[in-house]
Amino acid sequence: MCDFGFHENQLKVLLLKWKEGPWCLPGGFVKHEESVDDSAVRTLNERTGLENIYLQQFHTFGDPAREKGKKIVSAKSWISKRFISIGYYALVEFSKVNPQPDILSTECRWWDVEKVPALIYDHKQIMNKALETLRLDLNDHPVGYNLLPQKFTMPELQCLYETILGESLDRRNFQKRMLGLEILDRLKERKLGGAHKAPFLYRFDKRKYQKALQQGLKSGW
Amino acid sequence: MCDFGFHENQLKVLLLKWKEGPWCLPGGFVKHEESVDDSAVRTLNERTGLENIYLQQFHTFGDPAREKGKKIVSAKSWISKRFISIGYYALVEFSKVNPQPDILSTECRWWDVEKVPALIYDHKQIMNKALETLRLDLNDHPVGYNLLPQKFTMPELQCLYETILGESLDRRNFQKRMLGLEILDRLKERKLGGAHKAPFLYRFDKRKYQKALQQGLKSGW
DNA sequence: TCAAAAGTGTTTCGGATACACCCATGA
DNA sequence: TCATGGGTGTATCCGAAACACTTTTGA
Repeated sequence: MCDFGFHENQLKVLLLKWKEGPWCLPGGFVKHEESVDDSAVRTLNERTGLENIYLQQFHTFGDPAREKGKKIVSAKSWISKRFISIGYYALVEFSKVNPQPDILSTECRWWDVEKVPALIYDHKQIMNKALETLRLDLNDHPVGYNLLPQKFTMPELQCLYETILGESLDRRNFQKRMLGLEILDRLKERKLGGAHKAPFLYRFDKRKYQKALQQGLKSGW
Repeated sequence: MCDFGFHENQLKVLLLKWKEGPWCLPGGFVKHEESVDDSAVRTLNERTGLENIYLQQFHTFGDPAREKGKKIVSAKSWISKRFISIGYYALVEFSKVNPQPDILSTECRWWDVEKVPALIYDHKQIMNKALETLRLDLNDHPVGYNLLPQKFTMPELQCLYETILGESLDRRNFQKRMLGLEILDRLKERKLGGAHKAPFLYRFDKRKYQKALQQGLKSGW
């Protein structure tokens, strides 16, 4: 599971630390009577307290060799068995998350995507695949509802896109495209406190946003 | 597993028939020391005799409820347990396939995608998801190497695309785009025996084709 | 000699990109 | 008053889509 958040103009990912061990992506086990999707929702909720989050399955990893070095526990332990990981990524509102370590781990916290430490097994590759999928999904799905606070400015939204894509975008063209999606409401307020001209605040039209999420966007973004 | 073939201008899918039961998508079990990808390759090979096939993982299905009606065997049988299916689709050359039923089934044959019968459990949805993924992959990956004979004409290639996409395309624009990909070699021969002007034969430049498969295509197709 | 299929080139249009000017604010 | 960031409008370009004419072939 790859939980992405956005804070201080940086894309963040939530990592767990094994007791005495390295960092890893959070995970969980699918219960016997539980659907895989439900399991993802449940473990995300246990870890962050959040509900109704955008969760996207992106790939299933099932090479036994990927767990090489798995000698942390004795060979007799159930945990030494072979696992298959079904990768999901989540987009969550950073400020609403209260990271909770699970039973197996001692620490749970956000890391800057650019600065994640060495991860266990193939978790780095899993994270990269999640990022890659997120970037592709950006082509035909709106992003932001789950990553930004309710009210936000156009430059903030642009920064989010630039951070995910890893490239800078033209300010004016970006605004045109975003408004063209017709999923944003411009509020009458402006964001005060900045050092310069006060930018407008926007918020997503939840209904239109959800519709766009499901149907996909006709033209990119 | 969803094996697609192309024959007589129709997209085909390979189905198995349970003993005394309904039709279903072919599948297999992942061995303990085997990677999930290898398992897909192995079962495809056992079923069709083919190697080096384009195989693409598209989604993992894990809702226990999807197997409702699973009362074909006694509740004590291992097969009555809960399964998770990792979906792969394959593109294979129709004429090279010699369909082999597996141990659990009595029949294995091609069906026209438009005319598949009722399938077991959620296999119809799985097939639809495979088709949907194939259509999307068409946007940035070349298709045809594994679905057409070595030598083929431009109208045949176009027909393949039209069949997968379910819409008709402009003959002239299609040719321009295809040649623009620079993965086709035009042969000096023409296809004879037709009732009209003899079309050129083409074949894929295997190296360039593979490169395009891995890197993706810059502009659509 | 005619209908049907195939080969090739030109025009047109729309969305994306590049770009310029004015406004508001705090230092 | 000026540097910085924000709001808006216009020109341009390129690739996709639309489209027309000629050639070949068997009937």
